[in-house]
Amino acid sequence: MQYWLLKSEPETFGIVHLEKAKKEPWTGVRNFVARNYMRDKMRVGDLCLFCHTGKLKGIAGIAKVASRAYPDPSQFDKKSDYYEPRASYDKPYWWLVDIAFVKKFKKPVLVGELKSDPALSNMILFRAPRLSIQPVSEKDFQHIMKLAA
DNA sequence: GCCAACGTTGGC
DNA sequence: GCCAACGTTGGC
Repeated sequence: MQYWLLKSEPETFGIVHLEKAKKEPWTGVRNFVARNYMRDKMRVGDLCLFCHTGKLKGIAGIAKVASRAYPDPSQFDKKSDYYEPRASYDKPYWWLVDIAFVKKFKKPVLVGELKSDPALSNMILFRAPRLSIQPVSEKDFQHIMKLAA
């Protein structure tokens, strides 16, 4: 079992959207590192910190991986912003997993809080703030769960 | 709001 | 295959 952090713009698709949808294909990821994590490393049941971006950047809740990786359908859609001319059905270029809602924190744990916490100094988020999918250690995950409680 | 850093694309 | 150019993100 592995832990992850997923970033998402709350205006576009925040924790409340996921709560309503219950399950959502994590479409539109166009970064190779993030793609490889989904395609090669994510397993059903892995837990994810759901991180809102923007001004109130913070962990808004918990989600879980709900499928193994499959080709992101938007890469085949010519009308989509995510269309990928290099992709074919035989050789997909971009992959995704389904993400399911687990819980919404009463109050988000702001990234500023995480940054000032010495226990979390090793988080990848601080070294790679732009990476939209990244692994989180079990220790850091549990620590953040406590901060949210 | 500016700008540095990063990831990706495309020209050679 | 390298690297310059570009677009985007996020820190300050």
